[in-house]
Amino acid sequence: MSEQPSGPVGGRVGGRVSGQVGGQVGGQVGGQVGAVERQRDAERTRAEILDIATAEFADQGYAGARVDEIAARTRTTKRMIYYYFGSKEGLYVAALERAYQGIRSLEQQLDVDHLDPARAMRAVAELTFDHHESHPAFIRLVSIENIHHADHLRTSPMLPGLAAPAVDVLGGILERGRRAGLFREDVDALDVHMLISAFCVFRTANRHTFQAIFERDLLDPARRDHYRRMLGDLVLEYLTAHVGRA
Amino acid sequence: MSEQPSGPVGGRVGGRVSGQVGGQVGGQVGGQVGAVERQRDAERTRAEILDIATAEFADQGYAGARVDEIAARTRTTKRMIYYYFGSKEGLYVAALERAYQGIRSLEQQLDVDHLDPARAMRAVAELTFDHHESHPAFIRLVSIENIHHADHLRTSPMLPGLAAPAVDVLGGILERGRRAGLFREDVDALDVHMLISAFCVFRTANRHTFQAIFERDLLDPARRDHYRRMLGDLVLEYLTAHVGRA
DNA sequence: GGTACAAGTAACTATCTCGTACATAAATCG
DNA sequence: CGATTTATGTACGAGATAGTTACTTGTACC
Repeated sequence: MSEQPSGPVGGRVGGRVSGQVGGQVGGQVGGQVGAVERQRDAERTRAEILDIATAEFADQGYAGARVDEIAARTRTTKRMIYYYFGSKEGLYVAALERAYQGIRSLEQQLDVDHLDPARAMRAVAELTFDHHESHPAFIRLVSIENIHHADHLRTSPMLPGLAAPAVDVLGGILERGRRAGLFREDVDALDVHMLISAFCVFRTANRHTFQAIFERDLLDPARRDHYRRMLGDLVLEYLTAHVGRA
Repeated sequence: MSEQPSGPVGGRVGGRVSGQVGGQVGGQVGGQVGAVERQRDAERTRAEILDIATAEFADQGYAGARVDEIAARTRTTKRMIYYYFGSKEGLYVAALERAYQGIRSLEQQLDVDHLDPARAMRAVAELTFDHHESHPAFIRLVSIENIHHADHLRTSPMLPGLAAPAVDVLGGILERGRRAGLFREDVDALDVHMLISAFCVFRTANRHTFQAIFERDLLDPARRDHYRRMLGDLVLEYLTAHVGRA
């Protein structure tokens, strides 16, 4: 039933958006002096909902997050969440996909062909490190998605595009390094990606229990450079060890 | 009121087992050996609840887990959960603490003093690896606890005892290795522990998203030895690299 | 300026979920 | 053996919570 306002649930807001609204709020003559400043800015409303939802899901888990709470924190209402995203699950998936988009675009823009294999490898490791450092909510969302067996990610249309960037870049570097006789042969690109991710993810995902037990904050800025270098050393020492022998 | 149990005949037969009346048990001589396996066994009931709860929390998250569902999966009832654990939170904390007890006792029983530093280090890494491999629910519970900022762990009376075992063992090995001129100086025991944990935790905690994206199961038994060796190599190559130079 | 429609509001509901009052049966003890 | 303690079961309710609906308000386009 339900006429269902045929809202933009499915995907992006249809081209509509009345792009010419131009400037932000202010400009609008509108005549209404009112502080109402209500405007038709679908994109912005959508983005704001996603921001809050990301934070809320990351902080409370999927089941723990409350739609009412998310709505309350935005400048819009619950009705709009359902208008744009259809359901709590739809909202969660949208937040998750946006998070993955971030790292994907990051990897794609990486160009390390001009660096020698060792430097290139370190560059990839450090770029990953920096991204994780600056996007903690992404890591936390991934943790949550794992708790739910990646069921949502599996049905995402963006899934097929996620693997290539990371693997391609690392695979290329590995290949060059091996040809130069620098890198060991018994690991592939996915193994290296796993290693780098594991190190970076742990700092964020297990920060709290680690700090509670050992009284050391893995994200303390004062220790940041230490860990950054540690990761680079780690990967390189491992890859360049015993080459030709084993 | 209503149906007035009127004897054990009332509801289900299966789990009942109340004394001798329950069909199947009847044969046995009154209250004698065997037969009546589960009458009043507090310890066993408690343990069973904890087992189910651990699995359920690990699988659904704290908020996602349902007390009714946990109760339904045990052979007892929800009333017993509240009888023994007081609340959903109490149950969760009990499960979490029991999980930590496992790894703690493991670390304590480790004796590597008779091994040279390199072998000792590898032994620790592999022991951790094996424990993580065989206790996935523990890792998942820790992930969940991190989502909730380790708030429960922080209030646990067992918290103060969790740090020492891991740090002491690793610290001792590191010290010996340095004296022997084998290990680098710019990392401490906690860093090494972090590295080992990160590697082991990732395989379990991020198994599902990793598999969804890259189509590789990190826990595939066929790859188990590869990762086990990789971890050992990783730690040792890193620790023994550039000693004396850098 | 008028109208179609998007944006926003708020109250509502069906359902779920934690927790508990009440009841009982087995062990323990005097 | 009867009384007390310990353990177990049953039924239900108070409060949340996801999702809906009827309705209002503002905007954009003609």
